[in-house]
Amino acid sequence: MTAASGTRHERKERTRRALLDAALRLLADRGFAGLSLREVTKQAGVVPTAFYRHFASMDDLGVALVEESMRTLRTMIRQARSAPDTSTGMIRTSVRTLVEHVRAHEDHFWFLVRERYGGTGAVRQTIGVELRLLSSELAVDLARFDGLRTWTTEDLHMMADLIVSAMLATVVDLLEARPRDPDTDARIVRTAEKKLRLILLGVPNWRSTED
Amino acid sequence: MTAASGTRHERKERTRRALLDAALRLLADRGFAGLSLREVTKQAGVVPTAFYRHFASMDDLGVALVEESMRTLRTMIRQARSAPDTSTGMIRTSVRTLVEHVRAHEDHFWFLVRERYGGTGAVRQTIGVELRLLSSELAVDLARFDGLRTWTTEDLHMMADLIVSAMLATVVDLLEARPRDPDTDARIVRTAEKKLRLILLGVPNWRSTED
DNA sequence: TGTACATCAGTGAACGCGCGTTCACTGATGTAC
DNA sequence: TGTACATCAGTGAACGCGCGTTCACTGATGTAC
Repeated sequence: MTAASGTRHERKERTRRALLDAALRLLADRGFAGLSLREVTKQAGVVPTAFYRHFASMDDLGVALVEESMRTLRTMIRQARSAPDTSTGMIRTSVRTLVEHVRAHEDHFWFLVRERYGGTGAVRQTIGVELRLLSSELAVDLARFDGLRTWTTEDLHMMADLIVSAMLATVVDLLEARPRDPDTDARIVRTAEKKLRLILLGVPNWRSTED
Repeated sequence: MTAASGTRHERKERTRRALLDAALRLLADRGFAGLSLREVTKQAGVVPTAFYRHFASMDDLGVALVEESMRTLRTMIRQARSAPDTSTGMIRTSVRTLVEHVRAHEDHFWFLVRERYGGTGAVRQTIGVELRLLSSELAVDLARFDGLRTWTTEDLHMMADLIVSAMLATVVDLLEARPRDPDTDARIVRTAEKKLRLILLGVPNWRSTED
């Protein structure tokens, strides 16, 4: 180890961070399953065996990445929830918040999108649970809106799921956007807003069990 | 090779099939990236080197699986397109067709869902292109409906995307359904129908550029 | 403040293992006469 | 129909490689006195 500043504890933390960042960098073109411990340590600039000072296994590192990415996601949600109460205002600021956060943490969102279905074991399961939680919270939020106060919880959950699906598709659009320029982003934003608007426009005409 | 019936050509075809089926079986609990050539041949009951008589590489087998799964998907779409013209009738038969096909080919749908984002290279790209094509076809279909005849192509594409997202979420619900019983399926069907209904209910209130 | 000892993050050699791929082969099936 | 030769799907040994994990180690940092 060459000269480096800080206490032993601080240095250890910095290596841990380097391992997580190395993994995220490598995850840009691979799924988590395609990552090897040796590759991650090489990218982080430490010897393979040093890995075990920080994580018990690659799965353990995977869980740490899920938690970190989820923190990013939750920060975004919290900010989006403090949006204005009018439906157009809510749509605008929510979508804007989404784009902002995705662009600021593309690595985290790539990881979540990839491992939501592609992953195996603890990683995939944790993401699934967290997304369902997110959808439930959204359902509670929706219940406060005019025209939705009388809806059944089942219907509110259905609508929340639909919104989450649409926003997830928007996240993917943002991550896959080519070319990377403001025009492309603007087009994606406009489409995302339209999707939300179309969903909300259905609300006044809704009857729970017409068949 | 033990005794087996058929011409040399037929036997070769049967081994090829065995390799594809072996891969699909193994893909039930792993992503395609987690599959090894040796595992697939072992599962198929042939020696590793025999693989090369059928595929140039694992990627080549992956492309074959995409094509096969896409054939299943397209068969489903074609059947769903021949649905009645009333919106409730269309919703009912489309969702029913979806459930039927997903249940009949869970392996194909798992593969598509997993590799859509989780995959790398040719496999992921092919699926992306095909899904975009599917969405475009749906947009053309939508243009024939009352109340959508006057919509811009951009808006029709937006709506088609929204519907595809919602149906993809339904596919995932079906694949992850626990417990596996008719009640669970019925609940998923009901939710899927409601999502489509909510989207369609927004149509009469739609204005392309209100802001 | 100075010294003696404990801690522990990171090192480097070594291991056994499953991997993809090569190669020369075998023997049943197909084809030409 | 019978024979002689060609084809080729599947075999089995062998290779070099990157993998995860073990172990004894080093030497800077931390702690007790």
